[in-house]
Amino acid sequence: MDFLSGLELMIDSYQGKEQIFGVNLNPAIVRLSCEEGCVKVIEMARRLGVTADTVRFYTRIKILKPGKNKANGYREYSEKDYNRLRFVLSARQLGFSVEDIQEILNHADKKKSPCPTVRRLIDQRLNETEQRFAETLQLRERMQQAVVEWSQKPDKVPTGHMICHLIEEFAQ
Amino acid sequence: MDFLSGLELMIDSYQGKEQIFGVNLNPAIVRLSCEEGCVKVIEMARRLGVTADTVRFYTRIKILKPGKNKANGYREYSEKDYNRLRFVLSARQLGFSVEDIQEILNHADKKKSPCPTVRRLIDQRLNETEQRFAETLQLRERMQQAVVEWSQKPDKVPTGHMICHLIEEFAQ
DNA sequence: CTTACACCTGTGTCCAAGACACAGGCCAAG
DNA sequence: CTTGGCCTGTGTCTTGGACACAGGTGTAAG
Repeated sequence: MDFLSGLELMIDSYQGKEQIFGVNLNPAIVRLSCEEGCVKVIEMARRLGVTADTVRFYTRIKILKPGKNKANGYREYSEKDYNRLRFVLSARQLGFSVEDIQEILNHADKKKSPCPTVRRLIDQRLNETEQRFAETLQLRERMQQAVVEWSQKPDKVPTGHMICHLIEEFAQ
Repeated sequence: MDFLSGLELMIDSYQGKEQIFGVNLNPAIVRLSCEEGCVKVIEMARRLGVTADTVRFYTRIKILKPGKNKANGYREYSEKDYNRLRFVLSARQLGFSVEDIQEILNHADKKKSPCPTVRRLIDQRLNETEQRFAETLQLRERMQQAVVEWSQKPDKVPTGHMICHLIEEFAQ
């Protein structure tokens, strides 16, 4: 399981760290220091290659619901949080908005299939992406053309009715 | 001059309006009601095909500096404001940010050539646009591929370690 | 004259997805 | 004990306007 390999990785990095400082620590003891596979925000972030701020953000908007260490108030992320965050990141890669993801998770949390919602949402988002793509393509072409045209033109000082001739003569 | 043709247009529309209500108003009188070619926000917006909010926005951030009618506090946009706004809209079409445009206008207002700044800025913005273009292209391809793959797959109910198989099995 | 309505003002808030800041608490090493 | 790194919650910033709101103005109709 991915989370466990992440845990191993954490232990490895702890071991590596300890060896640097000349101490050998039993992995079982490391595991005990934070009972039953919990991790803190920075470790959670590292495991999935995002910043701690991203983990905090998803916690703030309640997509992640970590436990709380009564002693120090630190948040404890479980394997369930790990899976949720991994899911969130995959969904973001597919262009779903955070709100979409909340809707999808709401279905899943009620043990209902989120798939119809997912299919409906990706159609919408794909349309929007096609739109943005076309706009970005056009903008890019306009800009490229401007750079080319301007390379032939001199600089000019503004006049009463002309602020920058490059921009204003680039009529389209 | 474009502004004057806009003014004519305004007078025409006033005339049209008056005719609808069965009154004929002398254009000279209309012109006098708002001395020396000034216009109010909604008319300014209409002339350049944007919303009044857009004109108010550029006024708020001091790109436009209309005069003020002492009697009623209404803002009076001059031909200079019209030219500035037209310039701003052209520059926005070329991908310049509002901040870029402020920098460009600052140069022009000091009678210095804004062209070197314009050339420098468009290089930056074009790079960013190429970047965004590539990202949007990739996202679009991912999404299209997902839609195709998912059309062959059934809906499923979430399990303990799977929230939505469509998304989670779409590994990349 | 009043009423209705369209327009105007300045100011504040909202959008997305985090990034960054800040004040204050926790914890381990030297 | 101090230092430094990590943690907490909360607030603010980013873009380019869009929208809201409270209150003032202008004008045609009743």
